[in-house]
Amino acid sequence: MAGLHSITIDEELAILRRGVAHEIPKDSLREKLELSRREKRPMRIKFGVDPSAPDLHLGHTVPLRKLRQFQELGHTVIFLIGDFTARIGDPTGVSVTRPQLNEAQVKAYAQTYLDQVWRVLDQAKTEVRYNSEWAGKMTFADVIRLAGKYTVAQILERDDFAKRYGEKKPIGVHEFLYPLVQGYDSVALRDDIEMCSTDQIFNCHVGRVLQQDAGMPGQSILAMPLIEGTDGVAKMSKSKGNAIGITEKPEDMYGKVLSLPDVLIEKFALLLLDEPLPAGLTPRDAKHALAKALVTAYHGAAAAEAAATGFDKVFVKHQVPDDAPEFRLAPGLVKDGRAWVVRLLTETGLAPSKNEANRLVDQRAVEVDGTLVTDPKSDVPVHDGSILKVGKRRFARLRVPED
RNA sequence: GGGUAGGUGCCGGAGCGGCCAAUCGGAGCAGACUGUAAAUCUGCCGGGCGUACGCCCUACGGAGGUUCAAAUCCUCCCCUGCCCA
Repeated sequence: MAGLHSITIDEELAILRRGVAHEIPKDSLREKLELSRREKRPMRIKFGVDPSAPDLHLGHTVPLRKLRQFQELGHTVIFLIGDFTARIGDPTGVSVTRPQLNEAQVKAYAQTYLDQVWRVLDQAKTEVRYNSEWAGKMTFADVIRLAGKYTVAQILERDDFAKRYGEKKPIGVHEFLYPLVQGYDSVALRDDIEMCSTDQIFNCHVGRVLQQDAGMPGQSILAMPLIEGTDGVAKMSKSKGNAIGITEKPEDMYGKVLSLPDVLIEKFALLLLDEPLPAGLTPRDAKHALAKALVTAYHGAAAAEAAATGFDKVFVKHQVPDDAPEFRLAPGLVKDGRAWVVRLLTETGLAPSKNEANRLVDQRAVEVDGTLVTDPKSDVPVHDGSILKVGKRRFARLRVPED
């Protein structure tokens, strides 16, 4: 793509501002770009993460994709891993104090995080830093001095602190320090721009203020919107179970995208795709196009095509997918070509317990080779290659060993 | 240290001697419907027993105790919030 300065500032701005929720201060991005050209150096864009969410999902990719665009325009991304701050515990958006992590855990998380980040970012144009580099060296006197830069009232402006304070929920003093430590990262890194999600703006503000206090220009803040999860309501997060992970299997990713409410199609396309979806598509077609584009981005076009076909087969035509997982049955389970359904279900793992297996059969959810099983007590005919089906989308291809 | 409110199933949260494997909501699973794994409606939702509207085992912070019978009462212990010091 375009190298540094090969396009006009307005063109560059148009690309970089697409999908951005907040640019703080207003129009500061233009100033930064002008500065960059004047000084003939790439901008430094800081992005900090808490290394405690090992499975990246589409929500994480929103700011990452924006960073990628900066890289393609020739700028430098500083990917900051908050290994030090992770051991304090970031209170953002949670109503209870997060557990503090030990060093080994943090390190492992950080590595898992990075392994996935390179699916979006260009590793060659990324500077990976850890804030323990400087935060770990601060003396107690340094910390006190840093704490003196802010007042309790200023800190309490942050919504979640104000809320917890109002509700008389506990707030650790160390948590008050978190925004300051994170803000100090910006001083240490001397970045021009900080990228974040809208829920992190407060921390970025602190960074900007601290930079200015240290005689720097003060970073520009770009906040990306948060996206909703598959329930269409809550923000996407693994713990809410509504996330679409970027390492998920193509067919799962495809199906989950299709389960999104229609109203989110446009937003997802804006924040997760480079190009807008073609105009005039029906919601159904638009969502399929979105699903295909996203699966393509993480698994390639062939996998996306297969996922689309598989989805149609299983959910529209109610057929058996080509890749139904196989299960080798224990010898002796099948007698005279028959086996007890309940046993089959628990053996294959399609039901976690026999009670559950019984319930599934009672609920008319179990089929063997296309025949509904209605009695939990029955022995059903099975042969090598038989298909056991539970519900709409759980299958097992049975392998019956020769006697 | 003192006072006070609590610790219940995946989560939230009822129950406060038998009718409690435990109301209800959420999550999850299943059925119907649908372009969809969405929405909606309905059902299920600790485990085991191969033939059961039946039996058994675990379960309401932990350990004992009272009672024919305890998540529910008593004793001690552990943990948490809030208030006071």
